[in-house]
Amino acid sequence: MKNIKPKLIALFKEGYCTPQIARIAREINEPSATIHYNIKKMEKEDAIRTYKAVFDYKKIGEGFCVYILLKLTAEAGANPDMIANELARNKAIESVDLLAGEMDVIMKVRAKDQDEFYELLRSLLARKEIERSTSMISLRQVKSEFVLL
Amino acid sequence: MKNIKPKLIALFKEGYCTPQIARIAREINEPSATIHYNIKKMEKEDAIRTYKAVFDYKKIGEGFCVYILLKLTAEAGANPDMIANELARNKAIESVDLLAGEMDVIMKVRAKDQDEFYELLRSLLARKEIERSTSMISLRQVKSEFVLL
DNA sequence: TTAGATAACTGAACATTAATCAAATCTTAG
DNA sequence: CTAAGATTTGATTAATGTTCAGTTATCTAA
Repeated sequence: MKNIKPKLIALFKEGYCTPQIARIAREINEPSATIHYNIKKMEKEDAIRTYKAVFDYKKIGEGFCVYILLKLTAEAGANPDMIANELARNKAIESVDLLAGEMDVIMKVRAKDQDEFYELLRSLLARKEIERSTSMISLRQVKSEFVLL
Repeated sequence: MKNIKPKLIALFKEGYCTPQIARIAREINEPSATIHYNIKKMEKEDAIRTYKAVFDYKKIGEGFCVYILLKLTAEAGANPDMIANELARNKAIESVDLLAGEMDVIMKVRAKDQDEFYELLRSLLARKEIERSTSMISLRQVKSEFVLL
């Protein structure tokens, strides 16, 4: 047994998919060469970043989902981009945004369960630039990445 | 001019993409029939929900991104699923989660600009089940849908 | 308004890829 | 050990994406 599944999950999280030109052409009743032309144009303009899979995260062992708000120290808060970029590299983090208002950063993280989340949180909050944080645990994911679950 | 672009955006937000089996096979050095078998298995198990595009949302006129927290009334809070499902139907809403703790719902919405967001917010908050809300405006989207921006 | 230039569209030929299938191999439970 | 089921794989077939040249539409400047 080759255990292909985790490799597929890793690849599909960020890409390795492609548009179904023929199906779209049928759906909106246009020639497939026209669809092809328009898609390539959007790709060239960088309006499309990638094509990827959306998972049932429970079924791939990432069912525990939490939103974390961060308040940075005064110094770090003046230049939050660097910290945000470093956080964003973490594979468990689905999204990172810099915020206006009371808190500086919001991120959405996925883990297997509470225990795995706790370890993740500990490692994330180990940075000295973080003054405090609040976690909001998702009890039910109704929609994610524009897809109803 | 046929204005295909908005149709493509609508289709790509939720699907109309497919895995690149041959490319994955090359990447991880396995026969493409094996990759095909494993992907179909994951699809059958419903571990994969869909294949979709990720956009540079600024470039498709959805650059204004906000997280909204909702506190429901006591009655509605006892059964928040129905309200969450209704909210999730809105095309401008990227994600909806039910929360543990102080607030009941968090959602991520995308609009063209502040004006469009204001109209959206007004329509969303018109529901009598919502006791109060807080909006957190994203100043910079560092990562979204597992994709670095 | 018009001519020229550029962008968008499209059918047809071609290249690549996905899907299928049958045989071989591996895994598991009794 | 053995039988049943799951996984892997090469080879064939079906379907799809890509290219290109010719057409049509749109835009720009005189």
